[in-house]
Amino acid sequence: MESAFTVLAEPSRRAILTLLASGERSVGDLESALNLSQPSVSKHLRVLREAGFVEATIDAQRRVYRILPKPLQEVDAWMAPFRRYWEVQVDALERHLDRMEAPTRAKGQPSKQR
Amino acid sequence: MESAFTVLAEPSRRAILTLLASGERSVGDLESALNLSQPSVSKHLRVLREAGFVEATIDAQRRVYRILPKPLQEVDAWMAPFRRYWEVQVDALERHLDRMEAPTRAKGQPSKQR
DNA sequence: CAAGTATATACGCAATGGCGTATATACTTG
DNA sequence: CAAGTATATACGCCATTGCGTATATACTTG
Repeated sequence: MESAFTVLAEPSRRAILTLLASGERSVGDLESALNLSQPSVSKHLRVLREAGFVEATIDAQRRVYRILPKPLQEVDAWMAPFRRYWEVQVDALERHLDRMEAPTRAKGQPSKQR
Repeated sequence: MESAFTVLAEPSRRAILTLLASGERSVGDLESALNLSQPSVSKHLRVLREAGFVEATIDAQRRVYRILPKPLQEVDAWMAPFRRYWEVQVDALERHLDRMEAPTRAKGQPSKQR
């Protein structure tokens, strides 16, 4: 069984989900919106389907896909412990997290390495 | 450059982040908490560091790692368009998703893309 | 400066996974 | 039932990536 995160790691699959976020789409719709072959789209949809991210209903030869909330909701839940790092009043919290410093960080790019 | 999602796809890296969510840890701390060889831990930390998830400060031979918010925050932002699928009233909404535009928004930030 | 401690890097291996081409399945219409 | 349309699956290829072992680097202490 695949982790929701593994499924989301793939850019095309995120693109599919983003497209579906605004409404149902058939495989063909997705195929032309993304720049992928039809089999690739179907394969990604299979992965998404088996992981519970989407479901399809049959309309003649078409399969119309739509979002299902659960796995994304689980991802959202996983993130909960981290939200305190950016959800305001962090100033106060930050000092007590474990006595970190680094209050002034420029907003530029994060460090590259070392 | 690695997507934040790609970085999070790895279970050990998520475990590292979860450990760090409650406070700083040295490499050795992480090594014994997870069940991994020290080099593996270091390698994961390198990936996390280069993607901006964590930073380290030097304490003698130790490297003490801690969470940085930005990439997780970006993931959080990516999820915004999907929240309406589970944030209540979805019953009514769901039927009309195709042409809806989410008239009421919660406190989130505007969606990003990419 | 040698020995010890803590972390990082190099390397080779095996598994995973994405892609496209070719083909199968399923449904519709004449 | 043949032809057309829409989607799914099979297959082979190549790149990526995670792991452990071995080794290098860096700092500390006697």
